[in-house]
Amino acid sequence: MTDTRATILVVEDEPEIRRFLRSALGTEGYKVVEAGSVKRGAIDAASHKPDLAIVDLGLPDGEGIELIRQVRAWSPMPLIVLSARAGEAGKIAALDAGANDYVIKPFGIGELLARVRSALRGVVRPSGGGHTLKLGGTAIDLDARTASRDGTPIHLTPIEYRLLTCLARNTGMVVTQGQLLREVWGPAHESDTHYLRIYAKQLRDKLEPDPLQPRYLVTETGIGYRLFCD
Amino acid sequence: MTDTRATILVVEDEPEIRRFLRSALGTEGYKVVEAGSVKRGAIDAASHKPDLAIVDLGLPDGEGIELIRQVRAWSPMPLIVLSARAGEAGKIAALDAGANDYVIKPFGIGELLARVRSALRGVVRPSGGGHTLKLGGTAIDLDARTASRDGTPIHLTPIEYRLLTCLARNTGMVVTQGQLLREVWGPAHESDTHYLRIYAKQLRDKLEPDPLQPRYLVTETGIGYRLFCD
DNA sequence: GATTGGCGTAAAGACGGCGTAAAGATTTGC
DNA sequence: GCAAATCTTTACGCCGTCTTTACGCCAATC
Repeated sequence: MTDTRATILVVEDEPEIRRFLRSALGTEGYKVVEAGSVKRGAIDAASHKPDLAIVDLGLPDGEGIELIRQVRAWSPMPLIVLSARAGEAGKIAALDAGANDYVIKPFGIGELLARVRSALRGVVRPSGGGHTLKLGGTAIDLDARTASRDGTPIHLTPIEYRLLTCLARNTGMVVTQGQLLREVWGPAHESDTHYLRIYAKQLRDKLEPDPLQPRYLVTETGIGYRLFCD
Repeated sequence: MTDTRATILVVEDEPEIRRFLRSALGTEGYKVVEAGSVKRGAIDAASHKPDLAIVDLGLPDGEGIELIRQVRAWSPMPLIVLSARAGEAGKIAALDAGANDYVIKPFGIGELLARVRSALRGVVRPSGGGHTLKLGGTAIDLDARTASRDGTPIHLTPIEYRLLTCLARNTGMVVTQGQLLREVWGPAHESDTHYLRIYAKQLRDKLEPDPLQPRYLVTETGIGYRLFCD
């Protein structure tokens, strides 16, 4: 599990910091991929499948936190957030969205590298299997972000994916409403439980053989939801 | 899991911070184990096998970093370091010794809890073991929040489940009515003992082989109830 | 042997959570 | 800039769960 040639994705718009990171990470032996926006970051994360990503929160085309949610919907890769904001609320939001660490700018490069090493440690490189679910006639590939039913592809919206992966990570176990809301919509919507009901129905309509009698996406009244698979 | 009673080991010598952490982690639903020294910390980590440990660096009988090395030698559990020192060298040393995160005192409790959630996320809890009860033909998995009788699943309502776990935590021992009422319904209903009779019956109907002659959920007249298991 | 308190049992009512639908607001893609 | 897709908001009916209420039983007490 040596990380000699681990690939790291850097999502940062300020050229100066980008150069700084590229040089520092490069001399440490990492392969560096760079992106300057949320959109590019999402694409590069999917295409390069890096072993770790460093994400700035203040990006030109949106909040980095949105990128975190997107990536978390299909990958468990370590995510380190870089931010100029030291406020606690921002930290909590980023961490609950799926970030593994939160570093405040300005940061010491030594510390950042140590946090990278720490995050990379114990990461099992993509071994290939395991990330496909089978629910009766429907199959879901969490890596490729695709789903199909009896061969014909099904389209899932971003939120539907996030909710599904959040449930799929704990197959067979109850995931509480608070957990789901925090991870999918962020801590601010922790009490908007009606979102869950709406998207649970949408997922059931798309995935369940008989949406009126759910077999795979089961609700635990007063607690949360639970996903079964064959 | 997410969210079913993860155990957290707190290694900290200052009583004030300890109390603070115990209360904060407790209300979040975590089970808390405490230690005040490196030596006790190492022992408790080995014996309780917590899902995560929060370690202070300045301990009376040595550096917390030593404890980190010891634990890392045999366990991949998440380790969060607490420290009053903000120096970069210390951070790097702790992280490279095996820590997953480094939080500087004074810290916001919200941030710490978010970092705990983040570290706990994706941790596969050693299932099996002590978190399943066997009552004759019925099996109860406290982690997955499921119960089954001769293979067929049984549905438990939230209150039924809370009552059951409350009893299961003290298997073989009497739990007083006051305790049960306080933990399940809250302190306001401490004298509504008839609730207990109603839900005791419901549990018996669902779990006991012969509900008319309870073998596992036994009432201790005037005191409370007691749960046996095989 | 009557009485009292604690427990078991049953059933009806109240409440809240859940599913469902549809319209409005926002974002995305062309 | 427009159209489509997606997300959010709002509303309502149903059903499960919880609470309330009532009554029968047993054991202990007097």
